[in-house]
Amino acid sequence: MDLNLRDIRAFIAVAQTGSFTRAASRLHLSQPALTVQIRRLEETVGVRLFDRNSRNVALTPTGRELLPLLQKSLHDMEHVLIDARALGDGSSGTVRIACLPTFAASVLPELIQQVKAAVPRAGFHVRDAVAGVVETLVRHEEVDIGLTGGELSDAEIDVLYAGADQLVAVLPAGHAFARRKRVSLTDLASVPLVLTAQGTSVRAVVDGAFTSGGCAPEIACEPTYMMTAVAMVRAGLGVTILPASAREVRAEPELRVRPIDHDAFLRPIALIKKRGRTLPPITQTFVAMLLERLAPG
Amino acid sequence: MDLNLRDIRAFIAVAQTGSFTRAASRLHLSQPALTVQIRRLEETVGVRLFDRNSRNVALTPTGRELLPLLQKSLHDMEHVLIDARALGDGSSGTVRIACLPTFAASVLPELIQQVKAAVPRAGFHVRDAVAGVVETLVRHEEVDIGLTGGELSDAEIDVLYAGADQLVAVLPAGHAFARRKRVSLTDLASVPLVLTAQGTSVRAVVDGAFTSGGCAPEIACEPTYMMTAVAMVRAGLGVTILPASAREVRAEPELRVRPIDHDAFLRPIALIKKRGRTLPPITQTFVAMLLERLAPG
DNA sequence: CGATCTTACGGGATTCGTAAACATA
DNA sequence: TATGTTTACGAATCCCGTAAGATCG
Repeated sequence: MDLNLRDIRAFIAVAQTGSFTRAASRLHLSQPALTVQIRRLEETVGVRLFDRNSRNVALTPTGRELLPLLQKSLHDMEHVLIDARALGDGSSGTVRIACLPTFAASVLPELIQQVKAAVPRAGFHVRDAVAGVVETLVRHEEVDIGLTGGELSDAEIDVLYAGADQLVAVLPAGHAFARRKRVSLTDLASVPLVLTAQGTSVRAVVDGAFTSGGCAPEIACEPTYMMTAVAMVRAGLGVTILPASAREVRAEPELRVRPIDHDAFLRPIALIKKRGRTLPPITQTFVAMLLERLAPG
Repeated sequence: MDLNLRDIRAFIAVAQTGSFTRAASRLHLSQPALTVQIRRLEETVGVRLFDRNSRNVALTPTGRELLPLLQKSLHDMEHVLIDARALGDGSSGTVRIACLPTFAASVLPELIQQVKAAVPRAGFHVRDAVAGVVETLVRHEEVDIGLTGGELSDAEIDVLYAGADQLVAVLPAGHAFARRKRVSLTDLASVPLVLTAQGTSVRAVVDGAFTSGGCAPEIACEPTYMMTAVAMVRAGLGVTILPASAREVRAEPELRVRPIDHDAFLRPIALIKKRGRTLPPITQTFVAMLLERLAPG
């Protein structure tokens, strides 16, 4: 009673070749086996599909009517299978990722280009969000992986990679710190600072470092976006503290970047996924290439 | 390597119920068998479709992407099967028939109404043509059955029914013959006749009858269409000879119909199909109902 | 009589169900 | 521990190929 794709393929082959023998050889099948398949199909459908004698094979009117319908159905089905196989071997698919704006503007675009060059049919769905939101998106499975900051140990989250991003001081070319190789915590406590808003992972690290160091920063400005912070620094409003990878400070001739001489100025970063969830093959290769960048070798 | 509809149904059932056990009972299958089906499907596609542990079953991103595609393909395929079954049991389909204009305007419309009442989803493809063309259409399989006139014995044609149509004289109410019950061959030879054109089956019979009777008709007019012949008769141009079933003469108060007292004035009619061709089930029931009318009992 | 479809039958692969093992909340 | 999935295995079924039979041109 169950319709079988093989029987449909047999029907189409016989209809196209007009012969059981030729169709059988096309299907790499013995001719009697083909007879049985056609008969079975005719029985399940309850209608004679071919008028045949030992000399000629011809579609019945019903068969002629059914042929294009079955051809289309079979074609669609096979196309879905091809699509599915492409998803399965990672030659197509969509990488769904949430990441911090810093990465969304720095490593991620370059990596996407790299992946697209290797896998032309790869698609991307990128969300940029602050650390807490990234984690939520992963937990709710709105994305498959997240590149986020902050330490997290959650039973529902797998950490595929944990590392840290060096924080650096960003200052105008004419600033007093520009003549030094490095700056210290007390240096930073002595000048006005432009710090990103509460709730960002960078701000959490900076606040923690000052607290444990026993001193308080002088906050000149609390912008939400890094781009704003950079503009404020360029305008001489103060010094800001950003991840070394921040795209915003590159190719800015009026700015200087100096490492901070303090162990606490490391922003932890993590590549995460939901525990127990299989990543799509395309995403697995994406992760592999991302890890190659984050931790080469 | 062959995609199986059963596995697709299994995939959809598990995706919808979120449980192997519930899906198995819906599919009337043991639960282990379902596990095997899903694993087989995952192997043929080459991708994990469900993330599952002993407690939870959830679609992978790839599975979620594939689900609607496979649902649609399966639905289409099953719909085609339903259509095919409907064709197979005669509850739908198209009756392709060619017939003489006489029948196309008389028995056929009534029969079509009758069949449509019995089989609402029946469709019709009707060609009206003179006898020779009807036979050609059947031979070329442009129609499945033909209702035609004339005797034919052809190896390629099966005669499903053979009968004859009485020919009658049609004349104006004021004509001299109107006072008689019947007319004879010599009567017809004595008055101007309106005869349908050469090539029609009626004309062939009339010509044959006059020839064998040893007399010649006086032809006043040779219209192609019966409707024209009737109009000519109504105008007093002469008497015409038509099949008794001709629709054109019914409900014409100014005309009279008289039987012709001569055995040769019978037009043979035949219901034919191409030899070796199976008729669609809907057409078989149509034929049965037609025969019931042509030869009741 | 020759080419082609159909039927018959034995072997092999597929698939099912039962039972036991395994895993996780 | 209890629920639910996976593994193992024997039995039934399905399906193919070979060989013999039937049929039409």
